[in-house]
Amino acid sequence: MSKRKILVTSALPYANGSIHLGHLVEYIQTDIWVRFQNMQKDTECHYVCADDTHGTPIMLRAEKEGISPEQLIDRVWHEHIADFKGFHVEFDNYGSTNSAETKAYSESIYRKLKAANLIEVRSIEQFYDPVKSMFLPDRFIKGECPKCHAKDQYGDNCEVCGAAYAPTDLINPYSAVSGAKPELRNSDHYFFKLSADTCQKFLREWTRSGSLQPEAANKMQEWLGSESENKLSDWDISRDAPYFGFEIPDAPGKYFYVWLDAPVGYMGSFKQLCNEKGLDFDEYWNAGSKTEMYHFIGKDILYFHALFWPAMLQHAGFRTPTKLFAHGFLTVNGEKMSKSRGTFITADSYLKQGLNPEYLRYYYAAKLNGTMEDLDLNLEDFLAKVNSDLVGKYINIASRASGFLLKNFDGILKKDYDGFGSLLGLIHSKAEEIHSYYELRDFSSAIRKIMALADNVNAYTDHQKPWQLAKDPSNNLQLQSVCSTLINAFRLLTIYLKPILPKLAAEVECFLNIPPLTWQDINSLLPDGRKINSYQHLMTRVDQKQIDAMIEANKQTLEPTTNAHSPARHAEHQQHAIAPIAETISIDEFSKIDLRVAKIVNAEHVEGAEKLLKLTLDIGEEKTRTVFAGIKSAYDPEKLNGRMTVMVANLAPRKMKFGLSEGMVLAASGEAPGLFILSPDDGAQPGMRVK
RNA sequence: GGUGAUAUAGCUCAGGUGGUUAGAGCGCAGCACUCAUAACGCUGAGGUCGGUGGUUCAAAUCCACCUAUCACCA
Repeated sequence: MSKRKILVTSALPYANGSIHLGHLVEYIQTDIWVRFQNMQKDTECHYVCADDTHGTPIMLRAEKEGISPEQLIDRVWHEHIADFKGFHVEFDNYGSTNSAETKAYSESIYRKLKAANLIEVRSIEQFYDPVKSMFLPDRFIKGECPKCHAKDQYGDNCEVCGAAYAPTDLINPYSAVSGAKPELRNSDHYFFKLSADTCQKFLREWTRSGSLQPEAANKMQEWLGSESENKLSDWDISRDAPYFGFEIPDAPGKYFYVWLDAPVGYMGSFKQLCNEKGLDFDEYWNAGSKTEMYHFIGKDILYFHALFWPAMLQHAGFRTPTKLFAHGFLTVNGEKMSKSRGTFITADSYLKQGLNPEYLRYYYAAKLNGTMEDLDLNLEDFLAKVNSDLVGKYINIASRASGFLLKNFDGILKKDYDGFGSLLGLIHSKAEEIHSYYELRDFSSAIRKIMALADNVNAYTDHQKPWQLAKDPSNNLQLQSVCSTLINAFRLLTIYLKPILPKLAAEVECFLNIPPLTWQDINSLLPDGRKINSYQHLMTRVDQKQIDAMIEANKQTLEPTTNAHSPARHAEHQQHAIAPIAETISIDEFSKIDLRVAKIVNAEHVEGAEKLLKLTLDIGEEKTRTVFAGIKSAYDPEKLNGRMTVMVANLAPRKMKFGLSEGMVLAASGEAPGLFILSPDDGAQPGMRVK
């Protein structure tokens, strides 16, 4: 029998911020799966990860802190390692993309792609910050949305109307780094020719080979388009100096885009593990490898992992991933994580509160099902589930049984009369089913099953009434047998829960005086005469106060919210200062804008529009005005009826898909989600001028 | 704007190929127990299965449209 050999990765966290509970969904999910695999005989599963360290945001952040990028990523690396350790996420190797190994594989892949004629140099025109002397990534350019004219929108899409566009479409663009007006400059960029037939053909096949979850495969289909319409375009893999990253071979001043070397970090990190443990790198990475390789990722980075990455590997002569396991995002109390609400919870703050990391592992496991659905951390539910399931049902079993055993029998177990009889046989009989839930990453089904078994054990206890048996010494044999059955049941359940609760399982092993439990141990029971150690309560309940304190500690009302969702991956997505104040204007220029108090006489949904509400405004004219406002996300039309607000009355009418918009309603918005229309103080009348 | 996913009891979720009074856990109410960090057991109340229309003898389950939430559009 040959061993099943598996290489598993989690996505690389960006070395620009702290690990938070959103990140942990993925690391905990992966860690559980890896621990499960390693409990199997004949399975060898390696788990590697690394910090993703390159790109403009890291460079700028280090500069801001007055340190070198290397110093920054070294510090963050240590923080990340500590956070993961705190949650019992156990990598076999945790590296950095800024390593000799990653550099070597990046270069070698690049050279092979070049040799295969898949690299092309093209001149592109791009915004350049003349003050900082650097080209600006899209997210570092802001300006007015060309579509809805909202101010201070990013260079890739508008957060107000949702339009997507190129940074060059922005009106009055400015650099988010220096505030300077960017200029267009030409520069040579290196492209990976994803549009080449060979890539397209390969990806079309790979998509259908079962490497993706069905939802993800659908998404791929969308990206690829039909056979006739090749939707793939070439991928820009270079960035100009100054850039923190690896210089492209034979291309001075050109660097690999961070997303080129990020996944290569999986190889780099694994190579380090090979060096340390004497594993054969090629056995895992050569084309045609018999080993399995899985990438756990968030659905936000499916694009990179399902298109670029396999295409790169394939054409550089490496194996492609066996499967991608994409998961959804984390919400807290049903909403996006929010700094102002205190639900942007860092790993560190959770641990500092003294909350047991295994609570969170258990809760996530209870919710994870192997699909791309989002997962909600409902704090009330968290408290209830942990307290009733873990402490009330599972831990309670050991607690109920051990007292009698220790007091009456010196902790000595009596072998259960009928071995795998009704109760233990029932628990044992679910092994295969639970095994397959774990394998399919349907941890929630596994837990449902395990907790149903714990219910059976507690009901059994209630039936046997050991506390009554204990009253009459003539029942001693039965009492000892019942309690021994309970301890055995507890041991079996612990095997099932071990991938999720590794530390607790270790304590149980200590309590029961046994070597580390493996999956196979489900087929055996504790031998007659085994002595258990004195019982100390294995897990305490969560206190609401701890949760409240954690939320309080995470409330940051002043700091702008970064990307609200979990991963905030590399994509140069973060780090924008508050938008600089716009250019000075004269009073004359200002008075060109005719602002009027308007009464919303009617507000309604617009059929087919995702972001617009249709407002009917009274500004004292004979006829009311119709204005389409992109505020649907923030306002229920019914609540707007009769409300006073402020509109731009002399804005040129604009024809929209749903009709003519005769003006614009003013609304405030910032980095944080939310949109707020203005209201005049009481007494203002429709038509009054605002100046 | 396009595409995809989701919408089932107060909360978190199950509900292959449509078929008797729609399920679980938690929470809640009542009863009971007292071994267990008030945990455990029994009983019960709670749902027009997001909305509207359609297909069908029959729909939470299929179709269309709508609404809401989330994501992706490099």
